[in-house]
Amino acid sequence: MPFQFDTARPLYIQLAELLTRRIAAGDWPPGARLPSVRELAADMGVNPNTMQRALAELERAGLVHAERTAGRFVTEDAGCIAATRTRLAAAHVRAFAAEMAALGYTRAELLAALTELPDPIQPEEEPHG
Amino acid sequence: MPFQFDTARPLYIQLAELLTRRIAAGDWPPGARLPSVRELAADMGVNPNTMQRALAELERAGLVHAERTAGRFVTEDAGCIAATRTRLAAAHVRAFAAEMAALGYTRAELLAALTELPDPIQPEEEPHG
Amino acid sequence: MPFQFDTARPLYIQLAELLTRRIAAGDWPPGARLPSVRELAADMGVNPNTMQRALAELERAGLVHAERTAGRFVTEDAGCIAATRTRLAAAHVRAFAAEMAALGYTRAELLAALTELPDPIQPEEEPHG
Amino acid sequence: MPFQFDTARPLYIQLAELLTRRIAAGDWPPGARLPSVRELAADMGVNPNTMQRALAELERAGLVHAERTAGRFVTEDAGCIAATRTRLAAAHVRAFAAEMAALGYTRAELLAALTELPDPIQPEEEPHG
DNA sequence: GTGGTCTAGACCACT
DNA sequence: GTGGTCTAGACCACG
Repeated sequence: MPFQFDTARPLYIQLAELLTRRIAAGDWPPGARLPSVRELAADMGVNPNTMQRALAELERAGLVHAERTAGRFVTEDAGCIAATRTRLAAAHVRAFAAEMAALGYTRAELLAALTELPDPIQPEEEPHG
Repeated sequence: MPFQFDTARPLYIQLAELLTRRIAAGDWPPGARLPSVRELAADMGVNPNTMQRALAELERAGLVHAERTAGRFVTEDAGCIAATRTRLAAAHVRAFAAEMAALGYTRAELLAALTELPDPIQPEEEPHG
Repeated sequence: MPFQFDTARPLYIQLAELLTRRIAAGDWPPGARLPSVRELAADMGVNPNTMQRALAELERAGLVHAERTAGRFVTEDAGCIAATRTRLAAAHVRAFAAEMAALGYTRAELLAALTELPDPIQPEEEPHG
Repeated sequence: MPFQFDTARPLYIQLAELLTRRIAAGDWPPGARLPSVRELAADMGVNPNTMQRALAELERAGLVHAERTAGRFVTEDAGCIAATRTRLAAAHVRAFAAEMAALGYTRAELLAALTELPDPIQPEEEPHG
């Protein structure tokens, strides 16, 4: 197949990714209690079941663990979190480098562009054409 | 809304983006004749109507123009192509910088990671998160 | 119904089974005085009423008898205890044989597996499936 | 805690175990197509979603794989199936040996009891007292 | 209140 | 028709 379509990924996967990113970023430090399933679901405007499924993914990955009645907690294993952060960063780096290379940018230009960047960064929607 | 879901974008938009990227990358140089709609559609495994719509987007953006019977041609305006390339690159740079900043990477670490990267880049499956 | 779910059985039944097993195993020899209902209930972390009901089951089965003020005693009828032990063992044997047969094990393989087993047996978490 | 209650395990786990057992037993040979989710769900009298979840467990274990529109298939990896069968059998053997040891049976008696067993085995409900 | 399970019913993409 | 996802709403055990 010469071209792969962007099919929308499952919502629970996107939620799992978002939560993973936030834990990797330190939004919730190791050992911290996460908001309840219902709370997170309400915050994101999704069904609690969907959020539960997303959190089950994090649990499978060892990033969080559930205490029956007390809630869910970020793992105390800082190494696991650090590894996740590194993994995510590496993926971004590779993807970015690949995209820029496809546009014919050399590594030097790429570094220059990043150096010129203002430090407080706000997102911009991706133009398509 | 505190979180925006990835919704699958229309196919013709995805195709337009792909073609734009290829023109910006120089796959088809300024003034070059593009393959026919049918040919492109067949290559991508897509309905010719969809490909037609994608190409209409490129025309709207001024990147290609149709000559009645001779086919479609990439614009001769190298500045327009260069601007497109710069615009795409800038968007990638900003997005990348924002993602890395969210993970707590400083600009220095970011530059270091890119410097360490091997030059021929091969894709890697996106890890979860 | 082609498949019967494991439904959690009443607690007093589970306790009765446990006590029966212990008497059959000789933990309390024939004629021995059982700990008081309160004591047993405390040991198992169970409401004394529930334990009372469990013991009533043992009385019904003739394995223990209550002496008005002196407490409950294991039956002196060694034959009854032996029969219980035999009955439990037979049930285990049949169930085990059936499970192994369902997995396609011949009696010879089954005997081989048991022969290879180390004699002091420590429990192992039940693997999935 | 000196005594662990039988809490009914989740239905989807029980279903996963049953299906695993059937695959290990060769009811569905390697590469065979499983009945559809809806069919299996109807057969067992459960909700299709519950059955789906059970099958997802088998998928995680590598015992089956889903072909988008064609159905689910047992893995072709006979080694994986054999390993599962061995694992299940070992668990049964250990549990059986432990139960019999608790009743004071020696290995010799245990082997004798199994040797005496009739070959076509039908199950018998476990008596409790 | 917490996490967890189950059901019912809908919708989607793919062939 | 297939697998897969999502929602809505219920129920449970545990404190």
